Amino acid sequence: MGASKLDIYTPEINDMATIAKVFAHPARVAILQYISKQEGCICNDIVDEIGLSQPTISQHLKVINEAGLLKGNFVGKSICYCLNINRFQEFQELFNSFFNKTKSNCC
Amino acid sequence: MGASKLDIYTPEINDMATIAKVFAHPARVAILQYISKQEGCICNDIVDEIGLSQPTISQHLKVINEAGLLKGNFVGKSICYCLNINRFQEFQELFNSFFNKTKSNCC
DNA sequence: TTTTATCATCGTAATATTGCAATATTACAT
DNA sequence: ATGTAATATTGCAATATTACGATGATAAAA
Repeated sequence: MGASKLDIYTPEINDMATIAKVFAHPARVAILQYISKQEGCICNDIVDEIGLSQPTISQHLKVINEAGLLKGNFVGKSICYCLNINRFQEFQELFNSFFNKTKSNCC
Repeated sequence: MGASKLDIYTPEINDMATIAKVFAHPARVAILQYISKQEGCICNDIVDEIGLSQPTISQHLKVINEAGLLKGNFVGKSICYCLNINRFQEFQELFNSFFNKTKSNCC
């Protein structure tokens, strides 16, 4: 096949995988890191910074946005992309919860 | 294309993405969770538990193993797969470091 | 109004991932 | 040695992802 069998897992497991996917591409990690460094941010800045084409960056931003990690303020013709800190924090807590639950004594 | 341009990112960013990829598939999340629940664990148990074929599970285990997250003790003809807690802890710390660095004031 | 700048979407090619059947390998028991 | 159980590898089909050029949409500027 090629498609993941999502229906055989618990929602928690699927959520974890979905969240991890956001960070599973270096461009998205780089974008998140870059946005966080700026006061505000414009998509074209990201294009210059990362070195991928504008459509590709836009596509990655869409993935990040669909995960709820962005807040976009429209400023004229540009868009000021910002990190949604609350959601980001939520992700961190989910990760830590998973890590802490999974760590256990074994062998 | 279809291939990620790995050479344009810092090693830290690529590492982060590589680690996240391990958790970016629900089967692997489920496998990790299951292994951590057992005292030890045998591949065939995982096959029964998760509901994917033996080759598919074996393939996912390989990905997890290549990330350094497994310790395998051969027990007779079976393999006792165990979580490499140290490495797992290391992953957690890397994630937290990334999250903490990225959280910043914006907009 | 026309131009220009910025960002999104569409279409498409290249590559990666997922999943399984078939087969190979490994280790033990007989 | 032979058989058997457990796991790994291979090969392949289906699907997903990545990347970019071309094209749209929108809003400020000229």
